[in-house]
Amino acid sequence: MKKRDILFKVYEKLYNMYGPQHWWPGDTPFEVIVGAILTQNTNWGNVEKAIANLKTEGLLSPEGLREIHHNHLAMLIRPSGYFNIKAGRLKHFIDHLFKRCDGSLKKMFSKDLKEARRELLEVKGIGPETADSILLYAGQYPIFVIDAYTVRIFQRLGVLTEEVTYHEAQEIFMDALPHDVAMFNEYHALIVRLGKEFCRPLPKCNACPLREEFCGYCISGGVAKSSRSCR
DNA sequence: GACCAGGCACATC
DNA sequence: GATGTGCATGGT
Repeated sequence: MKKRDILFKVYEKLYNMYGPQHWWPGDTPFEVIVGAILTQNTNWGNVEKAIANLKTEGLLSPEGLREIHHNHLAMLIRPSGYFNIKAGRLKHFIDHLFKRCDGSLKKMFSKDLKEARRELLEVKGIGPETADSILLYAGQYPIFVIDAYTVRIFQRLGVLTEEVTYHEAQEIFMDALPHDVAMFNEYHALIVRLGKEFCRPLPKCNACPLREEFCGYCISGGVAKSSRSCR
């Protein structure tokens, strides 16, 4: 099966299995951005607690996070882990937002995709995945987010190599799929949904729903029913 | 107790 | 440039 066909078929199968995921889980673009930073290498449930703390204190806004002291911010986001690091990262983003866009997300997202992405990547603590999550889910730009699940699943399906870089993986998805915000939104969310359930870092064979159909590869990393071994 | 979670920056070789 | 390590909480 061609890689391009696999990418389409996986999407179709996941959508039929799980339906729309209604991502990103957040009420406003600003909340999406804060969530994107807080969820770095962190379980989403912990992020929700941190965001709830910010909401309770009425600080979930550019102005709120600009005024709050680093230590107070770190305390509030403590449940999301790496709280000192992430407090700094939120502060760096806020500094950038006020310096470059007058504190206005509208202004930030009125730039073209390349420019907005380049500027986000200049912010210390915002790497490619966080930048792309912000662009897609807060800014509604057509860009495909690559995360650990995406890499792991599609390596095990034989679509991505072991050594693939973020940019290369992104190119493969974006060359194959239509540049459609709604589809990119849904596809990434579905990948996370599938990954959480079936695709652990260490092989642990449970009956992953994509085996059989895709050359016998098994995203759980265990041995598929057909004789071909999993990656 | 081990493993894992929707990464990133930095030191070291 | 590639490889390793620190950052940290909370759920299973």
